[in-house]
Amino acid sequence: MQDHFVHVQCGDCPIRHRAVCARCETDELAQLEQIKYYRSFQAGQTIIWSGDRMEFVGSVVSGIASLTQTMEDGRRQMVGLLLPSDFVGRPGRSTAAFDVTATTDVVMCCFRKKPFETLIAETPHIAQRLLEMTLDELDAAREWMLLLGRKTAREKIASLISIIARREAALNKKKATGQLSVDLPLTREEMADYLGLTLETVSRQISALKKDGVITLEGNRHVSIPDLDRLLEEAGDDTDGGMLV
Amino acid sequence: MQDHFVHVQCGDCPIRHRAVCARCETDELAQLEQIKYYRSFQAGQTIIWSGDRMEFVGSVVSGIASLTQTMEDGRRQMVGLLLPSDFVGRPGRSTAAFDVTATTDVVMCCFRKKPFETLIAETPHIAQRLLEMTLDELDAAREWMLLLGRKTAREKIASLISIIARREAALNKKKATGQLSVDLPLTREEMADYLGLTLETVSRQISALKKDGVITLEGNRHVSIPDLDRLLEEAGDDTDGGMLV
DNA sequence: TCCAAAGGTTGATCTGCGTCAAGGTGACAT
DNA sequence: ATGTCACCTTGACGCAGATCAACCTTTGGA
Repeated sequence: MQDHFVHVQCGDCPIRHRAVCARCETDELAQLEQIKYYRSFQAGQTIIWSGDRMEFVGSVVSGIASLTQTMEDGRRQMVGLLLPSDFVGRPGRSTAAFDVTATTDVVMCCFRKKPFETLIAETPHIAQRLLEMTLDELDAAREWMLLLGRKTAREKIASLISIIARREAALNKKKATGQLSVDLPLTREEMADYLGLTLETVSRQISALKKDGVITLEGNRHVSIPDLDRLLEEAGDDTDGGMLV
Repeated sequence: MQDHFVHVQCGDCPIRHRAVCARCETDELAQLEQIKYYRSFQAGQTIIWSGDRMEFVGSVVSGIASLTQTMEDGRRQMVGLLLPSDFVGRPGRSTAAFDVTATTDVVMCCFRKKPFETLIAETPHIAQRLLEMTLDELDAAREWMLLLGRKTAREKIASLISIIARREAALNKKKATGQLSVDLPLTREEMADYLGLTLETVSRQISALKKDGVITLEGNRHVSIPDLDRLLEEAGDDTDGGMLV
């Protein structure tokens, strides 16, 4: 039953959307095509402000966006990291609950909300697929809560690197090609917002992991991982499978 | 469209399940009735272990259960608090990702997983309703992440009290009956696990809020709130609406 | 009636991370 | 070449909350 819902190519999108059903592909795709459009955002640009009216839902085609919350005094916490193929927005709610910001240049494939809602009401498979994706995100959020509530700064950094490595591997379908390495798509400050730390602590802990031979750095952003097991041990992860979003 | 999905009474359950559709009530309810059964758990008993095979999904009828994660060295983080009418389990996954524990005595109304999955595949409204509930939970998890990552101990305690007050109010449909008061359904240690603190810090901060007149205590567990706005200010909440789960 | 266990409070001390501050590096425009 | 800006690193210091420890209260069982 689950295999029924697979990724399908959406017209001229460079990616495969995840919310459509393979069997019913032609019909649904035709309808999706009619209501979709593209929007581009520059790095740093805000895609949606918390509290704003959301007139669309959509998925990230390229680039990286982040969901953040900010308190009045300026304290910020990232609560979601959106990579290509991730879905944004929620059917059945008219205003956004969080800020969505383009971390790098971003292209999104959008669907106007009304027609999309009609579509999911008429096409049960899409609702089911969305449910599945949302449950995955919820699990990831809960792993993240363990990280925020109980892990040390060093463990947080090691976790972040292994999360990004895992997601990148999943996206590129690479099998361990000898030396494992990752490009961090975030500034130190953004990592700090992700991890509930300050940017100084992030910088210090990355230096410490480097000094201890857990990682090596080329430039500020490119990380090589000589021993993945060692990194996972530093991350304090037992549940190896989680944290996919 | 949304109003279409309302709570309906499920046979002899004392509560209204939230995952069924009013219009189609008779059909779907008949099917739900056929596959449901009840289970009781004592306070402290584990309902499901993380990694275990889950043979059912269901909702809490009475009592309080919690979702927790534990690291090998014993550090624990609560990642979900299940009050009556909350849903447990996920269609499309065979093993549990987190420990589910009965915090008080708990009665659950369960559905065997296979028939339930068949049911949601055939009854689109249930999938849509589950999607809506899951999105609410995701929003709540993200509010919780802000709490864990950026709030001070004092703000965390104030937030917890206001969250419980709000949920209790929502459940009982009470309008501000003069003096607002709440029973904390958790021990100090459980609150600590919820908030990413130690039980000593929880105890100290509750004492501090009491000393400063933000709350008053009767016994260890019963809290009165003389001024809700004051409490919300202490909690650092701007987004007054969130944190419903 | 007394004991034990669970839950809670409070004090003293320690420490990981935040805060403040100074300086380094590379990209880019003028 | 030089200034500027964004980003990063490192050091010194302080503090919020963890840790360790003592003691209180309530409950229930022998």
